[in-house]
Amino acid sequence: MEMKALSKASTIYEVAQRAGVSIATVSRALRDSDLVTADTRAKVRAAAAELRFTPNRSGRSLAEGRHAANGIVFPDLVGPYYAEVVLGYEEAAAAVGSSVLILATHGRADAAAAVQELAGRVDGLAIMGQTVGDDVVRDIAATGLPLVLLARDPVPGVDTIRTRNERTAGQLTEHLLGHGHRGFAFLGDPAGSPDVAGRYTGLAAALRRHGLIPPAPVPCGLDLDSGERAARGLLTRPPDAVVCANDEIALGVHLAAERRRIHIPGDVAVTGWDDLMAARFAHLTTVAQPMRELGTVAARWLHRRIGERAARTGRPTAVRRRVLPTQLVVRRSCGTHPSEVHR
Amino acid sequence: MEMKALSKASTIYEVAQRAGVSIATVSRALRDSDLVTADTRAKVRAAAAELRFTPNRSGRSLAEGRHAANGIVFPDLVGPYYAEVVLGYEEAAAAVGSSVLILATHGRADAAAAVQELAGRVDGLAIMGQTVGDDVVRDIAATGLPLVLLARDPVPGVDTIRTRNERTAGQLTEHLLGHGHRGFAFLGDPAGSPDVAGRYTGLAAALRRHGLIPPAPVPCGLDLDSGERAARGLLTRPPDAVVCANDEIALGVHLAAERRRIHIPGDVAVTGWDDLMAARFAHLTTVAQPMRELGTVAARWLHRRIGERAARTGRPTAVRRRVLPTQLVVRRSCGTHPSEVHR
DNA sequence: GTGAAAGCGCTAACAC
DNA sequence: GTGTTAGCGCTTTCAC
Repeated sequence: MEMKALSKASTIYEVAQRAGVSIATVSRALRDSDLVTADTRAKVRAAAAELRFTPNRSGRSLAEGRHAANGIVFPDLVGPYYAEVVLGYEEAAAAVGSSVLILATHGRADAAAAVQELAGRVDGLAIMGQTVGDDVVRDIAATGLPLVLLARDPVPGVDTIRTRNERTAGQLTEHLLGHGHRGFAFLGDPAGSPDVAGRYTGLAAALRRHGLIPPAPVPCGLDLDSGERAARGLLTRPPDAVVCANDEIALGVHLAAERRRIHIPGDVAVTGWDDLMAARFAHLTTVAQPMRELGTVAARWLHRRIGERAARTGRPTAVRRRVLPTQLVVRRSCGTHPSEVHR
Repeated sequence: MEMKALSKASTIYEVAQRAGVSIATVSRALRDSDLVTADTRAKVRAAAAELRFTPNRSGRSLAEGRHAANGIVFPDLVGPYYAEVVLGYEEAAAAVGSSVLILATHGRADAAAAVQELAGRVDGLAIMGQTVGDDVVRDIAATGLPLVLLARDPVPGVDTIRTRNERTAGQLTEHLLGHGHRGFAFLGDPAGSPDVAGRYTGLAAALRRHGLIPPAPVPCGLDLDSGERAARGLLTRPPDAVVCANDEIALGVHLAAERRRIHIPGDVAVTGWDDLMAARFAHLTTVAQPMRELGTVAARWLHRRIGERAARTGRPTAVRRRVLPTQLVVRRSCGTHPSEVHR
C-alpha cells in the first residue's frame, strides 16, 4: 500500500482507528502485554508500521509517572576524561532501558538553573565534580530525586563515588623518591577540586614521612594551556620533579620543556594523572583511573534507587559511598630505572 | 519557615494553593508572562521556592507539543573524536534552550529501535556516521522530525554536514610524495565509512596523477588495537609510507613500530587523520577536522528546522549540504624536511 | 490580571 | 481479550 509522507507524527488514536481497535488495545499490543491475542497484536503492529507510529514520550512519561531517562552533569567534555565517564554511564543506563540526558556546565553562572531544569526531566541524576554547589545538590536531593555524586566531596544523605587519590599519590611520591628526587613542585589547585586536594595531600604526606617539607601548590587550571603557562615560570629553575594534578597539565609541562630544550626526565621528572591516550605517547608516568567504571557504577546505583523509590518499599537503603581504586602507571617521564618495564 | 524534606516532587497545584492563586497564574508567573502583577509573581515565586518546585517536563512538553530537547546518535565515544562533536552539539543546543539526549549505538543490533525510540523524545535529531541504515533515516525523516546527518553519505531530503576528505587526502599524498615516498599502504576500510572511502579515494587519485598505482586498502578497524594488529603484517616489509584512515590506527602503527624498533619516519612514514591530542605527542602528521564545529552547526541547523516546522510557514528551506574544511597538520612522522616547522 | 476548564498523548483501572 | 474512561502535570484559550 502506498503511503504519502506524513508531516506530523501520528498518535495512538490514528493507529487504533486504522487497526479497528481501541487505543487501550493499541497501547497493550505495542508494549507486548499478554492481554492481547496474537492476531490483534499483528493487526496493530501493521497499522503502527504503516503510520510510522512512534509513541510520544511525553504522553507516556506523564501517564507512567516516570521519564525513563537519567541525566549526567559534568563541567566539560574537552579532555577525554569526562567523555569516558559519560560513555560508561550511557552504556549502563541503556542496558536498563534509560535514555541519557547530558549537561555540560562549562563553568556557566546559570549552571544551577540548568541542573534544576534537568532534574525535572529525569528519574535520576549523576553530578560530577565542581559543577554546582552543595546547596543545589541538597535542594534536588530534598525533592527525593535519586542522585549520585561523582568525583566530588560527599553531601549528607547522597550517594557518592570517587576514585582513590591520596594513597596512590603517596605511592607515586614514593616512586619518585626512589628515583632520588628530593625537590618537588605540585601543579594544580587543591581548592578547586577535591580530587586535586587529595592528590596534593597524598604527595605532602609522603614527603613529610621522609622528612621533607612539601612545596606549596602552584595553582593551575586543569587543561593543557594552563599547564604550559604554569611551567614557564617553574622551568626557569626546575625542581627535581613536577607532580601535576592531571595529565593535561603534565602534557603542557612537556611542551614547555620541549620548547626550552629541557630534557624529561634527565633535567626534570614530570608526572600526571588520568592516563589519557596522549600520556602513553608522551611517555608520561601517571595514574590510571577507572573512568568508564565510574560512569557504569553511577548508572547502576541510580537504577537501583529509582526502583526503590517506585516500589515505595519502606526506608531506602543506607547512603552509599565508594572509592574506586586507581593505579600507578610508570613510564619514562619520572626518571629512568633500568630495571623497570615501560609500556 | 521550617520545611520538612519532601519525598515527592511537588506540582503546580500545591504551589497554587500555597500562593493562594490558580494554577494558571502559577504557570504564568513562573514563566515571566507579563499577564501577572509583580506582587503576584513574587508571591508565587516564594511559594515555589519553599516547595522546591520544579515543573515536570513531561507535563509541560505534552501541553506545549514540544520536548525542548534534541538528540544525537553516534557509534561510540571511546576515541576523543565523537566526544568533541557531542560537546559542540551540546553547547549550541544549550544556548538555544534545548536539552541534549545522547545515544551510543556501539554497533548494537537493536540500534534502529533505540534510535526510533529516541526520535519520540526529541524535537530534532543528529545522526552520526554508520550508526543506523538509510532505511531508518528515511523512516524518521518521513515523520517530519527535523534531522541532520553528520559524517555520513546524504539521504535524499535530509540535511547533511561532512568534513572534507578527498581534497585534503590529496594534499597529504602530495606532501608525502614530496618527501620522496613512492611505495604506499593504506590502512582502513573504505567500505566501512564514507569518510574512510573519501580519504582513500583522495590518496589513490593523487598517486595516479603521479603515474603510480594505488595500493589496495588494508581493511582495519578505526581503533588503536586494530591499527597495531594491522601493522604487524605490514611492517615485516614496510612500505615507504603508511597512510592511516585515522589517528588511532596510526598510533597503533606507531606502537607496533616502536616494539619492532622500526624508526618513524626513518624506516617508514606514518600519517593519521583527526589530530587527536595524542597525535601531537606522537609527532604524527595528520589532518585536523573541525569536530566541535560539526556539532555546533548541526545543532544550529536543527534549531532552525524546528522553528520552521513550528511556524508551519509554507514550504521549508531547501535541503542543506555542507562540507567543512579540514587541514593538513605536518609533524615529524611523514619524513623530515629541515625547512618545515613542526609544532 | 486572574480563574475555570479544555485538552496534549498516553497508561491503567475498571467494566464488560 | 477488549473498550471506556479517568487522570498524569502542564499550557492556553476563553470568560470575567
